[in-house]
Amino acid sequence: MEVSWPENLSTSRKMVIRELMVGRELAKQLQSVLANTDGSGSEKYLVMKIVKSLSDTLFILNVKEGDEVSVFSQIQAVSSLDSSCLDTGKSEEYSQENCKSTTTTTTTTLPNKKNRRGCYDRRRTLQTWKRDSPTLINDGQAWRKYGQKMIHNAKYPRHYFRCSYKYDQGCKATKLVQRIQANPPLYRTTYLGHHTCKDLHKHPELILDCSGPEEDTSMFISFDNTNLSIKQEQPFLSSFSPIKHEYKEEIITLDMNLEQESKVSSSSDYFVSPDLMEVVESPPGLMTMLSSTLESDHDHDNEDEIYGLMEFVDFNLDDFQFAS
DNA sequence: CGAATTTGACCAAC
DNA sequence: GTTGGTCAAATTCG
Repeated sequence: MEVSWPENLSTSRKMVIRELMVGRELAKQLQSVLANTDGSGSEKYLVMKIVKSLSDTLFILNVKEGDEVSVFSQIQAVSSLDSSCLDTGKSEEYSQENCKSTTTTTTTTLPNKKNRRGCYDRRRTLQTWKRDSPTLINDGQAWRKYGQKMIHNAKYPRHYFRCSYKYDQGCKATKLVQRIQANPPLYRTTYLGHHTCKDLHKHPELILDCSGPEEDTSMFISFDNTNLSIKQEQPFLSSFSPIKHEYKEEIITLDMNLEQESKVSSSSDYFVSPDLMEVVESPPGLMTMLSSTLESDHDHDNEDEIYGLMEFVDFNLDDFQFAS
């Protein structure tokens, strides 16, 4: 898949994207500062809008493979999950051209199919996006594993999760988690659909309508707070009670499976990798990481790692911001 | 004992 | 015929 940008345009495009990202990260830092103040909501709202605007702009630019600054893995309306993408990392980005409209209507909940085991539409019209991370990341949502499968040409099995409130609240969010690299460990999480559930166990302020796609890029996470908790003995697990439990389960079970998948790494590696600590230990490191990523002269074979870091930055942890 | 996970079967898409 | 996503019975866990 070649990017057909003219070279000069591509260069300027990269610069634009870079500036947008810097601006967004600065806005996020400002948001972080404001989050710890008692000020009226208006400035917080404005900063949130700024972040959202920048995120949306970056999303519109939808950086594709071949672009060194490719950082966003928000993919819209992907028609299918190409396993080769997950397995080889060759086609990292689900591009818009993959978003062929299908005559298929959405999928697993069609009434006439409801009672038919295994019935679903492989081609999805749900919005999907993916995140790579050196660790198993907590997105703060309650997930329940419902399947695991070895994927053709993949070293590691794919784990299937659905929202715990699928039946309670009809939430259709699902995600797939697959290890894509052993050393350093790298996991790809592919989210399908948005949570329509409201997790009543969350802090009341946490009850956000996450049904729209924009929240995923715009909701803010205070990394300062997150850092504090991640530095604890049980990273990611220190702040949410019910969710914590469920995600803990997920991490442990997935971790055990992954341990079987590769005996190279110890299980603790999955919880706190050096990569992650490097990221989380230095809040200003956000920018460090950003610039180092942008300036990276890695070729595209390492795009997965670049993804992971950048996606960590962009991670939608609207739940984490109340972690402290 | 209820809830969560595992795992083989099912089946539409390819 | 193969593949991948989902289901649900069996199993495990707390």
